[in-house]
Amino acid sequence: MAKELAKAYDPGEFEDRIYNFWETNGFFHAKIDKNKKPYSIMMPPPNITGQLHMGHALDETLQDILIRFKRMKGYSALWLPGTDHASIATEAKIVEALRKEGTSKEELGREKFLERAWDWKEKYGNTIVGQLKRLGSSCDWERQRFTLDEGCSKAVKDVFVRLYDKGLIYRGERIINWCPHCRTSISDAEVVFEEHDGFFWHLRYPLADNSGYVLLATTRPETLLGDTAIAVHPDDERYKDIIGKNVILPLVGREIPVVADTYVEMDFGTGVVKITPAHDPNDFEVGLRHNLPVINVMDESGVINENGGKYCGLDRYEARKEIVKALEENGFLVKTEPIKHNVGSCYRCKTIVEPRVSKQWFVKMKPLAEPAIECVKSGKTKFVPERFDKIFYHWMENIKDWCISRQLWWGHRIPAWYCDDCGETIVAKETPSICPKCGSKKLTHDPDTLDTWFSSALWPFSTLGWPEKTPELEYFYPTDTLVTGYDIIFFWVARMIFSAVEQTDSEPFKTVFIHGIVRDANGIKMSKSLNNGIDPLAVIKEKGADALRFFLVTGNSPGNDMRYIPEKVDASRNFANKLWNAARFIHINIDGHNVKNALPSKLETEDKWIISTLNKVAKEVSENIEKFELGIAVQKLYDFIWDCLCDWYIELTKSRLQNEDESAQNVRCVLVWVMTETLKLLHPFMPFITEEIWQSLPHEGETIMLQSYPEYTEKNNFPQAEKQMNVVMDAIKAIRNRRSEMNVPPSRKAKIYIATKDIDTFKNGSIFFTRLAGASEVNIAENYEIDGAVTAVTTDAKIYIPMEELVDKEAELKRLNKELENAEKDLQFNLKKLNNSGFIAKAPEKVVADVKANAQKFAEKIEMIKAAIESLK
RNA sequence: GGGAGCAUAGCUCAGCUGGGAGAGCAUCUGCCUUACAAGCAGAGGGUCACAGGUUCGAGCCCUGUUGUUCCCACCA
Repeated sequence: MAKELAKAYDPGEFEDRIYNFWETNGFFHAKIDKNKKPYSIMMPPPNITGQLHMGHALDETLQDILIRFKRMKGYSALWLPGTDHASIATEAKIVEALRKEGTSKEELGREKFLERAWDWKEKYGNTIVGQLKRLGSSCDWERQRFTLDEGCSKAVKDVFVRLYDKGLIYRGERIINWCPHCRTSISDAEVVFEEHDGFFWHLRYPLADNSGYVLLATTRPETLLGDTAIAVHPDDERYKDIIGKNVILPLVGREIPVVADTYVEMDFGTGVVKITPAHDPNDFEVGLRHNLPVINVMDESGVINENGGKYCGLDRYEARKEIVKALEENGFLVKTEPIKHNVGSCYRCKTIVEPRVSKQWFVKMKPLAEPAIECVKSGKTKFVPERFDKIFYHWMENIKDWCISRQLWWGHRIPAWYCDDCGETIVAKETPSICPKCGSKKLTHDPDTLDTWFSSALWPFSTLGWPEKTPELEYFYPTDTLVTGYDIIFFWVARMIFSAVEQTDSEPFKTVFIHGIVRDANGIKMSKSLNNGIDPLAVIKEKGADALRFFLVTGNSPGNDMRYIPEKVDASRNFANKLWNAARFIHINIDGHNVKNALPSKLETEDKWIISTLNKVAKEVSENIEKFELGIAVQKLYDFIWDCLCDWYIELTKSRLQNEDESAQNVRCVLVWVMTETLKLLHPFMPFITEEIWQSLPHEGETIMLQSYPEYTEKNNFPQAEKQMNVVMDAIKAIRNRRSEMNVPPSRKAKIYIATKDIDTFKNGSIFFTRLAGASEVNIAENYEIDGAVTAVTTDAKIYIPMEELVDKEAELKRLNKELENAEKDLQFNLKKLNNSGFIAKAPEKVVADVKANAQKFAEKIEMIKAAIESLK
């Protein structure tokens, strides 16, 4: 039944094989099972344009750990995967490909373009899926979804129509962020602001009545082509008498009014602002208040249009140069001042965004924001770590309407039609055939598509069949945990929350588990342009997926960034290797011995110790995972496996394994059992190696991933054995320490004499001193009087190692006195507390008892050291 | 302008509800002790940024300061 375990740890040899084994057996599939509790995670859908990067690797690893854990805990655990059509990103790639072929999307036409896009999606859209598998992601591929598939599209239309009918979606001529490169509108969230070097051009606008001129400054002189007013503060004494007058727009010659508006800050610059309603969001508002005309002076590529007069046809920055030149030549330019200012650019292509008035579709946000805020305030949805709820609230409370229409073809087409005859707008799930108002059959479908995030906002429920009341929706929704980076809270998390609350009257998920980003070794964000990215697949190939996964959770805490440090991945790989070799040790000792994977009835102290320790670890690891403290959980497993199991327990078993008796057979069983339980505990973190080893050991069942996760049980709790082993291990450490200090090679064995009150404990463990502390003979009694011996003192024993030739009496005395000093300090520290009446009165009982016990221990230790000093003299 | 994070060993970071500070790597010493040299045994190394406060007790809680990173806003 058990498979053989290879000699050397070579993850490349088995990781793919194991993944195929899991997948072909359907172990990832989550069934609707009324006898089980559901647990669900919706995978943040990676873009179909995407390649797996370290950020994904982290995100997927965290999800896989949670889902594997819950699955083993007995939940019907659904991890639903999928991909996002990523409208802008994908369209840009295809447009670029067409450009290289010497054609364009306009030339191709909409229909052909979409065919092309779907072909592209079929060809490349699943690249990332294959990459996710390399990581070990245990998602339910049978339920894989795509934001543009039939079901999601249906949900999108449904939501659009619902919101429109409720008056929460409207179409209007508004100022929006326009990307001249992508040639589409983008939402506020898609604009990133960065500080740029720029100029402040101080200009003079002559008053129309020839009574002088007004000074103002601008960073964007080309927009003056669209100026329709200048504004001053109503209380500004300096400009009281020009309010209502007209000024002549330089170069253009148009007469525009001076308006008064409190938006203007008197203290800033000259206190006068030029107003360009078509190309500045604030100016747009001012324009509305004063009924100013809106003159759009740029086309969709950022080129000055016919409203720009002789500048028509110039790119906005060429126009800027020309206009500055002309202003200077005509005496309008007073001075040019270099400044740093923030400029917004498109988050996809980095092109500087042009605010522009155009007709777009919007979601009215205020009515949606309030219930979403309540959803988090009431605790229905919790952020981990908690501090992210503040960020969420702040964004939600200050949110503006969401521009959702995009002048793109790849995406969900807006379900709106316009009557060519009467202009009526028809919003419907199905294509209408006639205008309900005038009966005309000439209807034009809105050419625009929806923001990608409009469909991903519905992901938690659209993937389960909503708006149909499917059994899946009934069973798995609301989902349990959303795992994502803090960089995507606004784009996605917030929108999922308000969409779910509005559409399903429920929170989309109970917990949002937030992680940070993976930076390079120098703490710099990984990016294509810096070429400092680390390819997770290359790491997997070289060091194994388990090592990468383990690295990604080790020393990481929720919400915090981390760095990719190659040496740390090596450390994780070494850990896997350590585990592998421990398994090999077990094999060497059990193969051919017909060992059962069950604890024997007779357990030695060291057996009880490892079982009891493991029992505690199981309890704590579960608790840590439940609290999303994965870094802590993994650290405990690491320490248990390396220190307790490998460095101590396996060493402790070696003497017993030399014999062919019942004790040897018993210890074989304990080894197998402990290893198996350990593998289960580690499985969510390192799925491949744990499966490979588990398969090689005596086991029942098909796969480790469907075994139940170890739980704390009182019958495996052996506090007495733990205490006894700790006493013995302390003594062994003390002896090793003394030998090392005196440069005694391990080959040089020596008799030891242990003076202790706890004779039984030491008798029980005496064999370990032979193997682990270089003892040739172990003597135990309450007291010894030995001259010329090296001594090691613990809180429980005084150990003599007669090695007269090595003893430098002087040095030994010095060392003992030093140790005495330390022990006295320790005693004082504890006594000080005990003498503090506040401490006795207010500290918890257990703490007081511990301090008392410590004081006692140190007092005894002092006595033993003193005796050692005496005997040396 | 508003908000948040971080500051702990040489480096990178943990430290869960407050009970005398930990890991990995690096450094030093000794070991091929037949699972593992990707290893074993040992050692050195920290006024937990600074200043106050709360508490019997503070790396942890509160206030302030400094440094640093990020997010939001976008005064033309």
